[in-house]
Amino acid sequence: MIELENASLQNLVDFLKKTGVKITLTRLILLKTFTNNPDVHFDFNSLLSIVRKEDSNYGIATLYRNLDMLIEKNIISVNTIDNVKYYELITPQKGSIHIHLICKHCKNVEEYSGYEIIQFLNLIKDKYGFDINYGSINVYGICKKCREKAKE
Amino acid sequence: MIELENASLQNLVDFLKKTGVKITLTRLILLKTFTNNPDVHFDFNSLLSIVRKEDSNYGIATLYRNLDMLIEKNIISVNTIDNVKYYELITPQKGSIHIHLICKHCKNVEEYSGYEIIQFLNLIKDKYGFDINYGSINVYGICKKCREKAKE
DNA sequence: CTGTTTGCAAACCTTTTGCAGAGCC
DNA sequence: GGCTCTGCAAAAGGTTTGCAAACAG
Repeated sequence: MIELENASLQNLVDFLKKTGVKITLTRLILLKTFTNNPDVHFDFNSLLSIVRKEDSNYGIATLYRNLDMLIEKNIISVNTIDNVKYYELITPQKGSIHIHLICKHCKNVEEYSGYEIIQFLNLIKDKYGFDINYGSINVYGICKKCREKAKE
Repeated sequence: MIELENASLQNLVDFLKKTGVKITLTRLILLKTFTNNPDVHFDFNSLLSIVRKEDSNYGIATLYRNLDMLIEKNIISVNTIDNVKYYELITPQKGSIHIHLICKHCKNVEEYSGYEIIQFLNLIKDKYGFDINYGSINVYGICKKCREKAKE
């Protein structure tokens, strides 16, 4: 699992410095975007427009490169839903693993994390000797609301 | 869950006909590729070279279009691992949900399905009232072999 | 016979790369 | 001061689209 106890901006900055990454303006802006929104998963264009509010010259290539770096460092994760990539902060609170319940009908994505997932993954770990670092669970189906609407 | 009891070629053909899809040569070749390899997940280029062994003019656009159609009909699923899309047959045996254990080190992908997953998902279903149709569970980490090698 | 499907090539969109200049430590 | 990081523009990939011909039912 991730080495960080706390995904606060300061911790992340310290962690990156320790591993030899230079803390530049573009990287600070990006880190701030994630730590201010620990439960949001952003697609690329949303991220771009957010970071450009703070630095209107923020380049596309730079954003891609910084995202890759954060993924490499296990600070954020990517998850592809319906052909769109979503980036989000990995936090110990979320156990670095959580479920996305994706409603095929209303396209809404609910996030859920809880001890059942940890339990379940420990089972997999024990059975397969697989040392889990990060996981993404995407479940496609129909959500409660849509099912109830369909009955009417 | 999927309406088909059995993902045999004949059943799939009948199912598609019923829903108004014309059974063409390119579609038969693609269906055969999946039903002959129910446990394989193919990337696009592997699929293309396989189907072109039977029809050397099989077009790229046609393959994309046919894959989209099969996804739409819930016959196959896509799963993105490390930026590559993998297509595979959905079978009731697999419970339409299984786990991919992806080793970051050797890049090997182990597939695993079992009652624990069904159990786990039923839990989610009950707790959230979410009607599950298809799910993909990707777990990134280090596999047993690589961990043992690292110790040496 | 009619509407759908196909292959081709061009268009598209997302992501990556090369490079000269700017910035961190 | 040295080496990394950045923005730009061009290139590269992967996927989609428009069209005329071929084909399924």
